[in-house]
Amino acid sequence: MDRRATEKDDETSAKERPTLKTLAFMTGLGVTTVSRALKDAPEIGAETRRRVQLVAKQIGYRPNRAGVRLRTGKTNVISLVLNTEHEIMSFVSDIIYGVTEVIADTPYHLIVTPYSRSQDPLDPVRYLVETGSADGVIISRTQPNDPRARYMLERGIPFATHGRTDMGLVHPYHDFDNYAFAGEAVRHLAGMGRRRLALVTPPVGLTYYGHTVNGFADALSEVGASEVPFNTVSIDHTIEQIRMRTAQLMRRDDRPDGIVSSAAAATLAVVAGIEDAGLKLGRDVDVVSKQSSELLHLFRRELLVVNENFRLAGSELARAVLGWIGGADPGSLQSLSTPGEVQAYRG
Amino acid sequence: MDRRATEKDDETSAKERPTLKTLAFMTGLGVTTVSRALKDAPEIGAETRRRVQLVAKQIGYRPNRAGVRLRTGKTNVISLVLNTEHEIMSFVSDIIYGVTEVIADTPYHLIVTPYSRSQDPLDPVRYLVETGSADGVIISRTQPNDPRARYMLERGIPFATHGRTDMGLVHPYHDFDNYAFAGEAVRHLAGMGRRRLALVTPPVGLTYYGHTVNGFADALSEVGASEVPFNTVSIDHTIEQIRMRTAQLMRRDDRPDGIVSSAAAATLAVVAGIEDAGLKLGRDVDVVSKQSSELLHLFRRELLVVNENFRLAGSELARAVLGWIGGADPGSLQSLSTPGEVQAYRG
DNA sequence: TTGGCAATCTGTAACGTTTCAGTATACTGA
DNA sequence: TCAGTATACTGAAACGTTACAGATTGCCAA
Repeated sequence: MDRRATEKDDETSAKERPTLKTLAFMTGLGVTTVSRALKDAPEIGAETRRRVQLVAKQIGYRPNRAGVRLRTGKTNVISLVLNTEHEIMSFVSDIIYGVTEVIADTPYHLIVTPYSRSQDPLDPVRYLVETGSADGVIISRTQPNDPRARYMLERGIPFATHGRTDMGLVHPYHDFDNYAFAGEAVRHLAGMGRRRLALVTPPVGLTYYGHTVNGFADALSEVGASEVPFNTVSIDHTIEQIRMRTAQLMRRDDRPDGIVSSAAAATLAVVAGIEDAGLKLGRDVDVVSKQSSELLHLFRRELLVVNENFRLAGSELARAVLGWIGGADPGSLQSLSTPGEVQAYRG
Repeated sequence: MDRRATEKDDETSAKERPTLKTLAFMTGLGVTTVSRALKDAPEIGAETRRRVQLVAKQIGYRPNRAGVRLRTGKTNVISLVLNTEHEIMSFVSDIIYGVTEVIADTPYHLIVTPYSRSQDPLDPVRYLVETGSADGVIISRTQPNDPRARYMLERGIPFATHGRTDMGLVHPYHDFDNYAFAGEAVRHLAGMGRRRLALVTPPVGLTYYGHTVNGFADALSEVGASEVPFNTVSIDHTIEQIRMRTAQLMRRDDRPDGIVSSAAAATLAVVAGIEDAGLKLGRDVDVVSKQSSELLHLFRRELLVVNENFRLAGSELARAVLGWIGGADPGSLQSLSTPGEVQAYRG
């Protein structure tokens, strides 16, 4: 039993959210005109346009997302697809903050779409595309031959990858130059006289695993140092596993005198393992590690660090997706972040 | 120039996403009947209902969110409102994972709504409510007299707070028992013979600041220990500030021999400060700290820790909001997480 | 036979937006 | 004068869903 009038509704009810109809009534124009005036369509008179926009601003008109979405299919949503088990901790918050920073003054919302180890990583992406839940997607844990990227490219939905692919397909990405990182790390250790180096790799299968391994290997031969294989762990392993295996490694006769680590959390475990083996950081072995927040130097001042800025990554990824949505050339929306120098502790 | 037929559209186009109309055509029923059959309305014959649901499942029908939202106002969205500057790192990812875990098998999406230091914390909440962008909201950094909670209560939108309020108003929350934590920490330190204790507090103004301070004070008088005031920092301060001020504190004659810290990141800085002052953890001073991931024992094995599970918090908060949305009594959707025992390093 | 009623099913309208296909008016050029 | 056209505006329809107000059928009691 709705007792409200049907036509004059917008006039009387000050409490309801204003719609185009409200604006039309207030300005004495048609709904269509108001709609077009708000988006600066050329066939609307300049004065009318100003008038409508003024009134709209005054009464705080905001387009109804559901209406727009139903009519046009535009969701004004960016989805960040995350693995809820593997993603490194601070990684996630920083990326999210980076993304929100960029979309803050756009009509876009950020939705977080999770998937777990048990699932096919393609599942969440398929869901998003099939249900048309987002205008753009950001994925991480990118693989050289990434089915998700291929799928989205086929379906024509804008996306950006954190990390590069290697399929001969062009799409926006942001990546940290892990080849350069590993190289710098090796050169730095070599410069300190370290000669037998081990690498704690990224997860096997991800693109930057290859970049890191190659950067490591190339620099090794460049400086004439040798590699101590340490293939039993990657940064995806648990703290306990990394710690234990590092301890094993460090108890061997042919133990490394330098270690390069691809993630801060792993580095904590590596150092624990080193100390479990009765060795001392900075004396028996040096460690260069990536980190995304300035914590490692508090942990052990002997650690050597290279910073990776995930907040920046988030911003770049958001910019890339928005750019693609906006019609820019996907090939122009690729960026690579160069690592800074290896930093020792400064008093 | 759309050349497709108007009526038989659903019959021919196998590529389009199925709608109620598609189902209606396939089953030979009316759109209304299909709609009701899918939601188990009682006035639909049992067999029809089964038939419709079968076909719907077969062709992978999924209701169009925009259609539902436009018609009913239901968004199927939960919004997590985050401060992009203050929130502790791993905190955020864990909460998000906890939330997504719970909403995974519901139609809900999670959107992240950020706000920054410069803004009124009420802004994002007001935006969500005014635009009807979410069915439920989760907020953190809860204050005793929290305008956001008051606002949402007035507007009748379901929400849950991470942390309690103290306004005499009833609403769902999840909280960690910081009163108990601080008390346990003090008792543990006292049990080790520590007598002069300092507290690194939560941010002043948040509800759990009070809980922590009270737990600390009550336990102090219970065990007959004394407090060394350390009001110049809270866990919201920067690593550098905390480190410097801890060093200052520890150089004084009346320095504490025990410290209770409310967050892991702050603890790193505290320990650095202690060592800057030339003192040794475990000998000159003991530190009990909360942590949300098992890192502190890698950092210094002398540290004493109490775990706070943010993933659990996320799950509980999500459950609470969904419960309220589902019509449950808000008063029944409150939970308090009891801290475990203070843990020393175990081999 | 008829009226009443329960059980099932259905068409229409509406949510707020944009697109399509106009209409009305005034101005232009010949 | 008149057609032609540019300018400024408008109503109706459609996106997919649900609520409302029926419609149809069969059955039972009187």
